[in-house]
Amino acid sequence: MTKELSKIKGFIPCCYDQFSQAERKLVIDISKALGNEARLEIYTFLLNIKSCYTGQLVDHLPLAQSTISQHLKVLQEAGVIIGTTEGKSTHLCINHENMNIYYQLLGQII
Amino acid sequence: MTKELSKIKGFIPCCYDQFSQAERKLVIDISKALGNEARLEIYTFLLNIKSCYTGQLVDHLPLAQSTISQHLKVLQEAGVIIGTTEGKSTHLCINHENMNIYYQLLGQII
DNA sequence: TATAATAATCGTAAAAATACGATAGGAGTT
DNA sequence: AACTCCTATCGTATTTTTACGATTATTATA
Repeated sequence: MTKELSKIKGFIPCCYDQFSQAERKLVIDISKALGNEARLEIYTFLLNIKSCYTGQLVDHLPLAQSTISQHLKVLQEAGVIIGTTEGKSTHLCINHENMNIYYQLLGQII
Repeated sequence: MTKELSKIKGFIPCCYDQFSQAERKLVIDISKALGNEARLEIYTFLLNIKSCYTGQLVDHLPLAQSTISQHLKVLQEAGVIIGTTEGKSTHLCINHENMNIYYQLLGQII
């Protein structure tokens, strides 16, 4: 879809009943972020080892460093993970607060 | 990603610890299906009115009939909804059984 | 200061997703 | 049988996603 539905005249999404615009965006963004093999792998890897540096993911995954960096950006922008610069490396961990919100919102529509 | 990670030599996904191949596919497919504005809208619409026919969605959404049909196919193939042919129309409802499995699997990684 | 290490970003190619109109097919109706 | 209704599918254009190598930027080290 080129334009967002919400911007199309006359469109009144029924899920306004349940979600605010922001909540809906959160659900869509995080779902999209997790709906990819490499990113789900990054997520579960991170979950298992609690936290890590980008380099560890580059070692773990059969993907180029630039590709992994791109996936990390998607995960961060969706609010799935948090990246913190520590010296010359980046420390990564799961954004548990956001993931809990996501899970709670999803619970409303299951 | 062109090839699936699991098919790449030397790749050992850490989430094998938690999920079977099938479970992982379910999580990815349903996440991907819900990670789209139009499809989330279809899903929540369906949730609110319990069930409907395709035509109601075509009336509700500002998208072409063919586009909606395509989205419905994605939702069905992901196991999010169930479509049943009834005469000349298609009856749609949520695949609650699958969605519960999805939510339960997701709960393991939140 | 030069060098090495780490990760982000740029440019780009290829694949997948998304959208549409047109058409096809099957079920009901006249 | 001809026609209408409803939905799926086809063909295709456009956009987005995904992947890579090369480069850049920043920090740490020699």
